[in-house]
Amino acid sequence: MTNKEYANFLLPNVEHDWSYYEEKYPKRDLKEGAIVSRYAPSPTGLPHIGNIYQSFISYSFCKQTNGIFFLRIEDTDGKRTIENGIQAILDTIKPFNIEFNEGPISQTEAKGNYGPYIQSERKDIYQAYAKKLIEEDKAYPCFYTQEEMDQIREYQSHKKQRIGIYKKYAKYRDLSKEEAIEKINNNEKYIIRLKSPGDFENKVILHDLIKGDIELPENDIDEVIIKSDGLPTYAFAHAIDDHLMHTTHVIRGDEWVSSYPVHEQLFKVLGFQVPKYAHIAPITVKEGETVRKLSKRKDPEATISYYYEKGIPNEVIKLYLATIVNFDFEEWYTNNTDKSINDFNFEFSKMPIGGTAFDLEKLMSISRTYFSRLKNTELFDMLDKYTLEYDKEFNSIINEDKEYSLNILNIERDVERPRKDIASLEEVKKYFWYMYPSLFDKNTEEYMEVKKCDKQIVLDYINNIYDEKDDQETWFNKVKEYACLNGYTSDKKEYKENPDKFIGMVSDFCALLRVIIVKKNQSPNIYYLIKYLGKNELLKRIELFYK
RNA sequence: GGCCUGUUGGUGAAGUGGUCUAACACAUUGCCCUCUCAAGGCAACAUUCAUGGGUUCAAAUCCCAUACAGGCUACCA
Repeated sequence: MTNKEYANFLLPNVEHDWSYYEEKYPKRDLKEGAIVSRYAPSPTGLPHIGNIYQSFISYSFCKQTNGIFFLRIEDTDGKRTIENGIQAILDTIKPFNIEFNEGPISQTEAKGNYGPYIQSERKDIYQAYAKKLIEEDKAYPCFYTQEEMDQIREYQSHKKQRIGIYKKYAKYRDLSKEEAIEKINNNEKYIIRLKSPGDFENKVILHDLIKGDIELPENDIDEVIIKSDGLPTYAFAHAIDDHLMHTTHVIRGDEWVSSYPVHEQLFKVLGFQVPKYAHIAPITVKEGETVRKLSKRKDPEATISYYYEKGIPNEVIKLYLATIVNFDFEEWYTNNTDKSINDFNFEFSKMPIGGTAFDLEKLMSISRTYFSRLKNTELFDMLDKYTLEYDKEFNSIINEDKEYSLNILNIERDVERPRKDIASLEEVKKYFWYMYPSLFDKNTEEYMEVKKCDKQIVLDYINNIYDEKDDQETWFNKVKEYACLNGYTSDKKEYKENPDKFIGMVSDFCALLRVIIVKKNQSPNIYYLIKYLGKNELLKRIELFYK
């Protein structure tokens, strides 16, 4: 029996020869320096911040070099795959404006000439290459049962040896074809293992784009390449897919660093060019003394829905992630307010080597800056969409008089240094509820402590002094003058010397007006509050306050 | 057990042998500005870079050891 016949016997019903695929997926016609990379998740659930981080990084590098960014679904572990997992990935990633040039576009459809992009649909391709290795005597069937494997592992760990199938443990490595055929005819189950040409004493160097050179022992373990279900293991699929899809840069989590020797060996054994590697350190969370990866289950702020519910835009999340990706992004962004994230040139060498702790406070600070830069119309549109989903009552209130709402949102916004108090759409109501009489009437909060004066003084101010046509300066001068005539002073020194002679400072009069209007001692400039609320509403609130 | 990686303030982090009594940002505190708050401006906050040795005229930066933390060590990705 020839090697070719043997390969056919071990992996029957494979339609094409490996060379067919080499022709089918020609080299990509791209400019020098263009990065071809991918986001390659397992469809095991909703992507979270860490997944967005990874895809954002890969996307950015491809985009800025006019390369190709594609999505590949790694579903060779059937047990973990969930229903509609692909759609969940697509639906989560897309709103971040992270776009794939190729890959699945729905649960069932895909675009691009290098597909299929779902590993479970590529079984034939992997087997074609596995047959190539068998023909070349670089792979072999292995007949260990699960129990035998467990015994070997137990023995090795007991003897403090490296765990795996190598040297004397590779019992089936040199089995003759005839013996193997006999076993198979006896119905013995088998998998395909690589006949590793490596030597553990030798070193291989991973030239990692982020972490620098890392020296690792060469792989000498006969790794499984085709599992008993006929599907490939991660390493084998990785080598074949990234070769056939012409990936130039493998950008992935750094938990893969130590399996690099296996991957490199596979590329070489298959006669493929080894791509460049960039291993990303994870986003972490500190839990007491220990550090762990950000987790969907343990950290609510890791899920994307957390931000949707609060009304924190995807753009803000991306801005925060960008500050992690390259430390100098933040400074660049504050100095280039007219530019967008995509204009920044990210570099691998500026990425963090160790893990980065997730900092929600920092993210919120970025969010405040983000909201402060929006135009009132933009904010309104976002708020409209947000409240339609999460606060229908507030949604109808802000839409009752859109012009009015726009005016309110514009208070101290359309200026050189806008206010920075809104960190999320959820907070808008908290900052502006008192500007809507219907919400004010319903509000049951207590008034905050404030120095009071006679009710009549306040009423007279509104009725006789206040003029809605005044600009801010005139308005304040009048307030000052009126207050001073009615028991207040603008002279700090004088007030300190004779505090009993006055009701308070002019600022106390303003504070009183503020509390009457908003119940709290914090709000934007009261000039605008009075102007938009109008005299009548104010008189109403004065009555309420002195009741 | 073996192999790999990391360890700079309350936090993220810059730093690759002298300009480091350590940039920048978030947080905190104080002052100024302001009707108040927010913003903004100014200032304070590590004499020290996990610990211990070594190399050097000189070390956060190079070397060694130790400790701690993380990753990998599957027919999981």
